[in-house]
Amino acid sequence: MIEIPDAQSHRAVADWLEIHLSIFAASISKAELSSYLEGLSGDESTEAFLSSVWNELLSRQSQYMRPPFIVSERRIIKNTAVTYGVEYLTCLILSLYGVNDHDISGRRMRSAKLFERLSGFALQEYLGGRFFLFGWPALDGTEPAIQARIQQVSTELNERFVEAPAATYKDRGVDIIAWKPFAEGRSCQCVILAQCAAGKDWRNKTTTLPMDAWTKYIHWASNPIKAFFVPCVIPDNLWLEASWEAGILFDRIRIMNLLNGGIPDEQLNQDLLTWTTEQLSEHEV
DNA sequence: GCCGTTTAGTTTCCGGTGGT
DNA sequence: ACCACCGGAAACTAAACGGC
Repeated sequence: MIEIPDAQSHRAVADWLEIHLSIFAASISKAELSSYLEGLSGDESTEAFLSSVWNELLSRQSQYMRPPFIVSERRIIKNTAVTYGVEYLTCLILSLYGVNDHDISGRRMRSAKLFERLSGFALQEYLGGRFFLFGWPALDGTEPAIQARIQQVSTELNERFVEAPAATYKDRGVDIIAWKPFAEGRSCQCVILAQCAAGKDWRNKTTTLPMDAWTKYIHWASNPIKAFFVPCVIPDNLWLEASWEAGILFDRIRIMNLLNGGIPDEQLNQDLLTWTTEQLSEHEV
């Protein structure tokens, strides 16, 4: 069993059920959920609340290309025909508990950085192109200075570097730069500047990518478009406004639908496995 | 009054900066 | 060359605000 941080929120309970079914149980009934929630809060949960949880999961089931669970009238059942990789659990834990960094065997595991790395592969899958992890702190083996990184990107993309922001800037809101190159390698191509928000405050970050500034650093032959990655499922009532602010949205539904075949990076899979194991033991009750 | 959104304040991390 | 300090970035929290 794993703890529920916010038993009043139907989305949090829906996230919890996704984790519960992917690790701890083959199925759970509405009555079992109800008595478990009652044990936490003392109050009996209303039928209205339980059915809002059910509706949320029904909606998610219809949007996952390969739904990891099946919702019926009184019971939710794990879909044993579907096994997702560790990236699924990573998104769920980030969505439910937020970001929580700590050291694992002497190595700092940054949750936001792990999410950024897995988002890179989802974006690559979407675009059918390549990606560059631009976010701060720079990956090991990457130049930390922002000017060097921007120059590196413009060289790889064959776009024209003009000037860099002041050296105090870290990533100017951009965590991933993805592009779809042409075979002959000239400039003028589809480029996406993406931002990742792994934490619960993602709503505050949809407007923080200064696209105008980015068109001054690099004179793109064709201007880039924006994208935004979150580990949660973005609710319908926020979808359009968030899109208008942040560009193409990638929430857990889309990330999982894109990473159908898993992540083609052994080191990242290993890091995610280490991180999720640690997180689960921390939240187990 | 309740609920969700917005804003400001705080914490932590980690390079760059500039003084010794 | 070293080191204290500065400031961007990510995240969380609490307080303020406004609609139902």
